Amino acid sequence: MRVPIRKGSISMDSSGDSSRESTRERILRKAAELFAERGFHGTSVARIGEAAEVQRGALYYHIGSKENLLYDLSKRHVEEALVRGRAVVASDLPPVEKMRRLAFEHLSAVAARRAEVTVVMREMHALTGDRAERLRALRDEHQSLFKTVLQEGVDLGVFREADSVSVLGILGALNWTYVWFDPARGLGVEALAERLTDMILHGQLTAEAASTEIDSGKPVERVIA
Amino acid sequence: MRVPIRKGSISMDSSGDSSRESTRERILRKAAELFAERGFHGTSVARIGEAAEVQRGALYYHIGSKENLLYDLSKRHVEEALVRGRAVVASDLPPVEKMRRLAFEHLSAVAARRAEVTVVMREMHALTGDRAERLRALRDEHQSLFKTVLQEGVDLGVFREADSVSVLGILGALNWTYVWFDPARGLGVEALAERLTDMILHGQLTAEAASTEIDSGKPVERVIA
DNA sequence: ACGAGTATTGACCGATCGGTACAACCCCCG
DNA sequence: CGGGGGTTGTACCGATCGGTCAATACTCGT
Repeated sequence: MRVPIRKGSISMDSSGDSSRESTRERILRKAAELFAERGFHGTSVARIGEAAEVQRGALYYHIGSKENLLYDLSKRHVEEALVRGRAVVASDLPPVEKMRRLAFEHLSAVAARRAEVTVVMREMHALTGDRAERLRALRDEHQSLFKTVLQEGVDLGVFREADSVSVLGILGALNWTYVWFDPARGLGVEALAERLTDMILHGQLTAEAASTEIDSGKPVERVIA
Repeated sequence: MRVPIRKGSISMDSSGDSSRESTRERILRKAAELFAERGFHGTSVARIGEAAEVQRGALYYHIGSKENLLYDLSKRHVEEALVRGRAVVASDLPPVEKMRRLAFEHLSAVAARRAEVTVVMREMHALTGDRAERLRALRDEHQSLFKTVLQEGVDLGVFREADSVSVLGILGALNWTYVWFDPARGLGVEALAERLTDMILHGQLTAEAASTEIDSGKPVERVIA
């Protein structure tokens, strides 16, 4: 298979004077929208070309293959999230604040790049072989950031646990926002990040209910009801 | 379009002496597995027939159309979850306990019917028209159960909030388990339901950290670090 | 002006897609 | 025994699928 030279790389979309996005950029963007809307297998390359206003031949010149398009698309997005997340973890903020920032970054991505987020969450499993492995590795690395922050908190005595259940529970609450979060109505990115972080940190119990239950198994109900 | 008589309905899989599953049952089961594995659009009806050991003609006699197969499959699963959830909410248990049971039902479904859960979470958007609307309505009704329980807790002074952010945050943590929960290794259904409920109720902060932060904005870090 | 990449075109490929038509089957009730 | 409903196999349909190719246009620095 001949692979044409593609300039895939993260964060080089603004090369000085770029006022017009490149053809490749446009293809990635439109493909993300279509994949998010109709799924990877539910979207034909013909339709992608149509949306990006490129003929099929030219399309393949840029993307190599349909699966490669999905891969490039997803990889770029996850890598950016990873870079931003790493910066948060590397900062000298206290763990609680790091968690807040991680949530904020997450919500920002959902708000600004809804299509890409949806594709990564929902269509990643359509990748095969090396591409699937590589993307999974990136995702795992991103998830491990949460574990790191959690562990920092445990070491400082602020957080209760840093096992994978905690990590995945938190990630679930955050990831799921791609399904329902609408930044245009209801809470904005900052406010929602604040609320979700608050939920994650404090849980659902009121102060009184929590103080009666904490460190005592589970007799909450007996006290209240 | 002629619609053959299909006996779709919930919870009638054990009709007294049923030791062998019906052809339709087998098709639904195999289709769920394939849809979960390769996605709705990524699975051909030919392959479904192959897996269910039924030729295409016979297959279409039972399912009507491919999309209808996805619909029947999903509907049945969501309806069962709804019935079980309603029973929990209708019980006279206290809110905290209801929440625990809802989580347990959820995890049980993920453990016992992984394929169906995955399909509902990931492929529901492949439905169109009436079928999409009807399934969405069922799902919304199921989600509203959580809101009900949360509100009961707020009324009793046990829970802090019952808005949609709380509901969707909790649902996110629970729903996301379909991605990572493996009942065969690590925690079992009961233990995981316990842990997740605990997370949802208490959050991540330790008792000390929480008591210094609750009702005081967000100066936690200043106290600890 | 020219030649070397870079980018694009449109026709074409075999394979597979979801769906249909219909004859033949099986099996139970009369 | 016979017939009829529920069920199945086979052959077939037009449309679309992802992907390829050689020829052509564009756009530079020299």
